[in-house]
Amino acid sequence: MSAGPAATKVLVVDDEPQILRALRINLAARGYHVLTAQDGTAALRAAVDGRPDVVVLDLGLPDLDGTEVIAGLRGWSTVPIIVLSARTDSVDKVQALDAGADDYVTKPFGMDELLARLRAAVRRATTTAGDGEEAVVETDSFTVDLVTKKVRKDGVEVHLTPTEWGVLEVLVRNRGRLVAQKQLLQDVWGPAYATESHYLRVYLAQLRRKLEREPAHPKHLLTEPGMGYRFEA
Amino acid sequence: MSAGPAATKVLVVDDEPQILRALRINLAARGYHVLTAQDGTAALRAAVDGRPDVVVLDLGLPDLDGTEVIAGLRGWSTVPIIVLSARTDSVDKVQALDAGADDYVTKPFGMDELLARLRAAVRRATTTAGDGEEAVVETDSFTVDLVTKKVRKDGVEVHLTPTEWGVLEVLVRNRGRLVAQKQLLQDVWGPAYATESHYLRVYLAQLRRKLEREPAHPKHLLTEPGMGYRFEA
DNA sequence: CGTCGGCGTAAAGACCGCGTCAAGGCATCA
DNA sequence: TGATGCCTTGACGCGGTCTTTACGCCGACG
Repeated sequence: MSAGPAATKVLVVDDEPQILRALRINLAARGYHVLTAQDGTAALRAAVDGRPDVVVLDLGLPDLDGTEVIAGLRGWSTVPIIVLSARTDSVDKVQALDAGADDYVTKPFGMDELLARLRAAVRRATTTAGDGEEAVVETDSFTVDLVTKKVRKDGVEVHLTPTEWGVLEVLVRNRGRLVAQKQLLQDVWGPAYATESHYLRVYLAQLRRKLEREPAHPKHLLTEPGMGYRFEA
Repeated sequence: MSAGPAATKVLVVDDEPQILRALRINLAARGYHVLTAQDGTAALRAAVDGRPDVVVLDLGLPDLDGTEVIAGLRGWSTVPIIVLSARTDSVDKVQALDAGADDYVTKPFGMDELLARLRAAVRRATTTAGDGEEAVVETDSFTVDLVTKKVRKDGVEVHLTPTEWGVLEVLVRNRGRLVAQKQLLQDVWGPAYATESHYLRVYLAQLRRKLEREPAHPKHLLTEPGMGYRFEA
């Protein structure tokens, strides 16, 4: 930002104290600023409060499932997530990666390898930066809060169904950009629905009816015929 | 119009034919568009020509060292690179990752794990796409934004149909270079339309009418008679 | 000088995609 | 069991887009 290069902030989540300790020492010795958490809820809280640049997440936490933690983070953040796990089963890896993790390292792991993967993740995140990420997006007729998943129109809260929210969220996360129908369908309904473009017509109509001032002449939820949809603030 | 150009392009680099074949079959079966190369120099050339969305790179190529290939790519591209290697030594992993690779998978690997890591890499690249400035191409009369898919002429937005945009996008991505009619037709309409060169005349005329100052004397969307078309900034 | 192939322009009809309304399943919950 | 909310599916009109045809122009070539 402005005042000089701050240290990279790493959030380490693990329920085993000795691993937590080993990671903290190693990371601190290399100049990282280290946050720690011992369970999933604490991890999510620490992520909100501390805004880490990268998360090292052990699976098998006592309170939450690993994919839940990933989903909780991905709901509002694109911070790189490196998963640690003792489980070598490829099913676990696929689940974690598809839930939104960036990398998956199996225990026992070499510290230098983890550090290299961490450097790679941070490098990627900063070089591709452009993080115009704001958690709450406003237009002249409604506002969308990506963290609390709430939508207000003229100040009063509007209830959206899960699918309506899913569509809106993808569009708002890509604000300004054209989102292809296929991508929208795959992100909201899953890979098998890539051609069900009729769903989009129905749900875009509903969203416009709930959010736009003139649903027949939308100013924010725009159609690009034959290509996809676009959200404009 | 056929299904063609929306698929993710993967460049697979490996000197072992059977691995190359296995990857190509698996990736193609999942809808990826696959390019292949068997050595480092071919890989770099293929990356320039084909503009893949992700690269799967085997180390231990006959001609170039793995890190050289990575460096050759990183010199001009931020495309995600997933390294394959038979070597489990952590020193190799650290070298490759620090050279600019995004992920490192040791052989033998599970195909579903590789595919998951590939999905993760592509997802990251598309969601964090902060290339912003680089993706805007300007001329003295109009600008093309390849990320948001918007075109402006003298500041005001111009609406393009999907086919118009398809043609323009191919030309702009190959700016300065001659694009053969056949290539243009195949990229936009699909392989079956390679000889329908009349379409190009119609759509180039429309694009010029929408974008050029003097559509009869184009300065940016140029015809190379008998060969193809070229976009010049 | 005439012909021919490639290119640019214009226009018209067929076709497809979009928006809209509404009805039918299918869960959940009282 | 009935009520409610949500997702899915169908039908239909309309407007925009693609395709196709027709024609004039120009340079190459015989």
